Parts: sequence; C-alpha cells; structure tokens
Amino acid sequence: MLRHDYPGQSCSIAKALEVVGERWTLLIVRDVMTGHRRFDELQRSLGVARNVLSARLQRLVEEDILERRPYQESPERYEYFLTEKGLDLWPALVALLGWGDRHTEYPEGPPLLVFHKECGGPVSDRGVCERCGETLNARDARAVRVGDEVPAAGR
Amino acid sequence: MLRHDYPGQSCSIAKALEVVGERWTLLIVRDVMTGHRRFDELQRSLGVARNVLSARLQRLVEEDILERRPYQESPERYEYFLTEKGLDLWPALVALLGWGDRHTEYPEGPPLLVFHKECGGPVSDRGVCERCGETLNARDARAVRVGDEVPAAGR
DNA sequence: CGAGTGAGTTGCTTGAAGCAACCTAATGTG
DNA sequence: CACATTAGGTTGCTTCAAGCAACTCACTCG
Repeated sequence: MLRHDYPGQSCSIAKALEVVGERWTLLIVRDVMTGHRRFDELQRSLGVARNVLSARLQRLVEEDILERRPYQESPERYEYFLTEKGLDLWPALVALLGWGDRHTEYPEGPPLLVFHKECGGPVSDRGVCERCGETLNARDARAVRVGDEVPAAGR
Repeated sequence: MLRHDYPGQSCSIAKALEVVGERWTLLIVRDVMTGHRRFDELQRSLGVARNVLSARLQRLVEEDILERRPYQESPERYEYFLTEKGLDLWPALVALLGWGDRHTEYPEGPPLLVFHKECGGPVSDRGVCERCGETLNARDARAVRVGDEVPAAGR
C-alpha cells in the first residue's frame, strides 16, 4: 500500500480501512484475538516480515486497538492485548470469516469454527448464536481450529 | 501490497482478505453496491488511479464478485454489477461501517446510514433491522449519504 | 473540424513489503 | 567459561504495487 489513507472519502468503511485495511493488520488482530500475544509468536504464526510486523503493532497500539504490556523485566519483554476498540472488530472478522467460508472450497469443512462459550452453539456470520439466538461479542465466543492436524514432522 | 496472498494461512479470514483485502477493493464493492456502475464514475468517486481501478475491476470479475456487462455497442461501453458472491459481502461491509462509525468522531453523526427498505428501520452493524428485527441482506437495505452537503463551490 | 466522453493502457516514479542480517540482554548447555 | 538460544526488535537492500500524467481509440456533439 503506497499510503494507508483514502483521501476524500467520508465514509466509515473507508475510515475503518485506513486503520485495519493495511496488509496483515486484520490477521494480526485475529491472531491476538485467538491468544497469540508475543512478537515472535505472531511472526511465526503469520509468516510476516519482522519489520512489517513491528510497524503494524506500533500503529495498532497508536490507534488504541492493541495494548503493549510488559510481562517481565530485564530483559524487558512485551505482550500485546486487544483493547475494547480492538475487541469490537470481532463482528467484522466474523463476517469476513463467514464470507470466506461460504465462498472457498473446503472438502473437509471450514478450518476455523466459532462457538458461543456459554451454550456451545455455533456462531453465525452475524455474530449470533445459532443455538440460543443471543447476539454475541468477542468475549462471548471461542474459536477452534480444525485443520491443524499438521503431520507430526518438521518444525 | 507486494503480493495479495497470505501463504500458509488456512483460515477463511485470510482467504477473504486475499480477494477483498487489497487496497481499494472493498471501497469499489461498496461503491458498486450503492449504484456506481461505470469506470469513470468509480474513478471519480474514489480518486483511485485509473490503472489500479482497471486491475481491481479485472480481478473482481475474475473472482466472480463483479460482472461486466455492455450497456451499449459501438463504441462498446460497460457497466459493473455485483454477483451473488459480491452482494454476499454486505454483512462484512456493514460490520466495518459500524466499527468505523463507533470509533470515529462525527460531530454531526455518521456520514452513511443504512435502512431496511421494507420497514424503514435503521440497520445494526450485524445487518439486523433495529425496528422489525429481521436479519437482512444486501437487497433488503438502502444506504443514504448524509455528509454530502458539499459547499456549492468548485467542481 | 475541434472538443468531449467513456473505458481503458502505457510509462515513469515513489515507497511499502519481503528478506536476511544484525543487535542487545539474559538464560541455558557442555 | 565459551557458545547457542530466545525474545523483541532494527537496519539495509531489493522488488514490485500504487500514484500520476499522458496517451489511445471509437464514437458523438456543436
């Protein structure tokens, strides 16, 4: 992306994309949402270049989507957590996930499933529990990877 | 974006972003959804470079998100329409719109509002009508620009 | 007959992203 | 003790996407 803004666009979709529309950004948010909190962990999970990850994390902290907290001193080490604003991206992620699920061929079913923590029901692409009908938020749901049966080789 | 794919990611969010995560792409979809159909119209509305718009439209047609239809011959002129797959992006757009609305300062309220065609009620960021409670799709809703009162100057 | 329109394409420039190597401070290993 | 490893980055170089302006082609309009 040459620049990350969309000048002249007075629309919240454009405003949202100015922040989370950059390459890797939404995947970083997804990863932090599913429990990846540390630099190297994110880097390995995503395969993103380290300088790019560094830039994205800084921007996400500036934009109050992530929070950087030390988890030890000497040497100082940090973890990243979602703020309320970051957690609030959950409906958009779930919607994109749903679209991707519907329009990608998955012979064995989609690789990531989302469930309502409280009742265990599956969550629709609108972020609504299909069992109990409740409209959910990030904290109410839990994502489960299905396609992770990596043949015990390498790594 | 150096490349538009995210190798090694088996997740529908990544799959979705491989297609609609490129710069300008979701804004093009948004514009077509709100009635912009022609090349120059999209170019003027977005301010995107013409070669980039051209590349995006080709990719969106290849990916079966847009359809290119002639509306006259000699000279041949074309319009772009959303396919079902394209219309199906509506929930994701509405979710991003909602997030942008909630986290952008708008002294005069958000610049784009979405209403349920049938009952006229406002639509939530989950794509649900807040008046009648119905879960909506692209065809059920209508977007209204509010902030378009450009002071009658230039252009 | 020149200007304008619509839908692009071409060529050049800029800068974001990919990649590898490096840094610093501490811990673990033979 | 030397050496390797871990964590969280930074630096420098290269490549390719995006911005920009100019051009094309086929037609219409005044």
